[in-house]
Amino acid sequence: MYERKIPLNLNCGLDLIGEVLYGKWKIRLLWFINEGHKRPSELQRKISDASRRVLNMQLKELEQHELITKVIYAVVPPKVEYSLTDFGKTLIPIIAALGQWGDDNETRLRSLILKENV
Amino acid sequence: MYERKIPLNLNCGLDLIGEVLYGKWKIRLLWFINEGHKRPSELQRKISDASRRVLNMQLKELEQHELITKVIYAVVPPKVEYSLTDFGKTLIPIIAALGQWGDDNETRLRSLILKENV
DNA sequence: CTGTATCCTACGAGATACTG
DNA sequence: CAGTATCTCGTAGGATACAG
Repeated sequence: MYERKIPLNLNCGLDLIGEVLYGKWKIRLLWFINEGHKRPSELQRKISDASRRVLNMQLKELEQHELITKVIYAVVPPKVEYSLTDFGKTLIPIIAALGQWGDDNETRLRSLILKENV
Repeated sequence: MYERKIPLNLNCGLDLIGEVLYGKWKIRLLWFINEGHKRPSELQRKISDASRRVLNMQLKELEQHELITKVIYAVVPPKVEYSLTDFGKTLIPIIAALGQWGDDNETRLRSLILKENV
């Protein structure tokens, strides 16, 4: 993907998961795929701030990390679908917990974050 | 902190928590502080790859987000201690889950990650 | 509907050196 | 021991345009 010039150190589980989830949209991609939005165009619509290029890049990384699989249908027009692997599914509860925490503290977080961006 | 030129959008809980945890060392900082390593020099030793400057920046953000508090003791030599707020403590179970997942899949992750950095 | 190639910029983060 | 200032750079990710 990229040639790292900064060495990566993988001491603990936190480092490892950090490596796999690193990327602005990865968590959301996993989440939406889990919800059943499997096609690139759907994902793009859901995450409209990201460009197709970046989405594809991060999807490819998720694939390499064996969290999702990609199926290409030989039809016209082209059709592609992503799915979570069993391995990827084990991440869903954790992502759910993250989202839950954010939802639970929405008001507080919103004001804290906005306060800092004056 | 910085003047954002890229707009931030906070649609869901996932966005919100992402904003708060964004920063290369934040999760680890929270983790180590929770473990009882409260002083800057200790944290620096634990996270020896990060420079003091970056550590301080991220600690300050965590403070602004009310996840930690900072106590400065008026002694010589200077002494500073960070602690989790009650709010910050609510994140610990989630961070623990993240680390656990990483530990559980250590071998697999390690090979996946290394494979990609050839 | 897909994907990739090119170009470009914001910004997170490192290094160093200095003050209290 | 603690903190901040300055300078610098790598790179993730945005924009656009084209190709299967």
